[in-house]
Amino acid sequence: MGRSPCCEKAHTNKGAWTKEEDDRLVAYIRAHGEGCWRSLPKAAGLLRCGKSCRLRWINYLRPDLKRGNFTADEDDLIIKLHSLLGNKWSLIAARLPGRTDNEIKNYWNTHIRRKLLGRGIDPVTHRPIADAGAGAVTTISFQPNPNAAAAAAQAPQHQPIKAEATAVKAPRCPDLNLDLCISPPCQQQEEDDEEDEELDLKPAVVVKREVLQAGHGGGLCFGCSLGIQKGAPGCSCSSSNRHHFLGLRAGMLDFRGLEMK
DNA sequence: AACACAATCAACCGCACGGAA
DNA sequence: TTTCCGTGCGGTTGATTGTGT
Repeated sequence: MGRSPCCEKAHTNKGAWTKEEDDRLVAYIRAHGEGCWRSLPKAAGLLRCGKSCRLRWINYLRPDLKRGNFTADEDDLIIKLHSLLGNKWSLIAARLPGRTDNEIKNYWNTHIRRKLLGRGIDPVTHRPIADAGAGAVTTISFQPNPNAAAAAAQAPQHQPIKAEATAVKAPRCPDLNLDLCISPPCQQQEEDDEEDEELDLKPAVVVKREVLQAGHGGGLCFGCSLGIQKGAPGCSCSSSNRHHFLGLRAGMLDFRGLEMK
C-alpha cells in the first residue's frame, strides 16, 4: 500500500559502521537516551537511517553487552529456550543477559543447529531426525544440564508451575497432538548428570504449546507459563487480552527489563 | 604463496504490530 | 473506524576471516 520508507535512502550510508559513526551514536544516546530512532540520526548528525542506528546500538554498542564466546551453559539454555519458544530470538535473548537476539540467532544458525544435526536431532522440532515423519507430537527431550539449570534457575521469573517428566522415548504415536501447552524448563534435575549424554536417556519435558496461543484456554499468560509469578512484572494475567502471540508487544513481557533491572 | 571454499557475523530488508491522530 | 507512523522482530544477505589444498 505504498508504505513510506523508513528513511530517505538516497542520503544515508549503508554497510559497516565507522568508528566515528559509532562514537557519534554512543555520545548521542549517552546524552539523550534511547528512543525516537527515526529522528535520532539527524539529531546525532549521522547519515544513517533510524533502524540502522537502533540495530547498531542494540547489537553492538550497548554497554551491557557481554560479547565473546558462548558458554556451554548458554548453549544449553538456548537449546532449551528454543525448544520452548521456537525462533523467538528476542524472547530467548531476553533470558540471556548481555546477549542480543541477532547474536543468538547467528550462533544458533552457525553452531547449535549443526551441533544438533550432528547428534541426529532436528533443530526445528528438537526430536530425533529418524522420528521426524512418525508424527507431529511436540515432545521435546533435552538432558537437564545441571549448570544450565542453575543458570536458568537464577532468572528471577523462573518459578516452575509444572514440569511433566515423561519417559524419554519420543512417542511414535502418529496422531497429531494438538494439546499444546508450555511448561517451564525442568529444574528438578539430577546433580550428577553427565554432560555428554545430552538430549537422550533423560527425563524429557513435554511441551504443550497451546498455552502459547495467548488468550486461548489455559488462563495463564505466557509470563506465568514460563514461571513468572502472577502479578509480578512480566505477568499479564490481569491485563487486557489483546496481546498477540506470546505477548511480544506492548511491553507485556519485558524480560529484558526483568533481567537487566 | 595463491586460490577456493567454508564459517562467521554485522547489517539490511520486509513485515507486523501498537498507538496516535 | 481507519490510516499513518514508529518500532521491533525474524529472515536473509554479503563482507570478512579462517582453513584446507
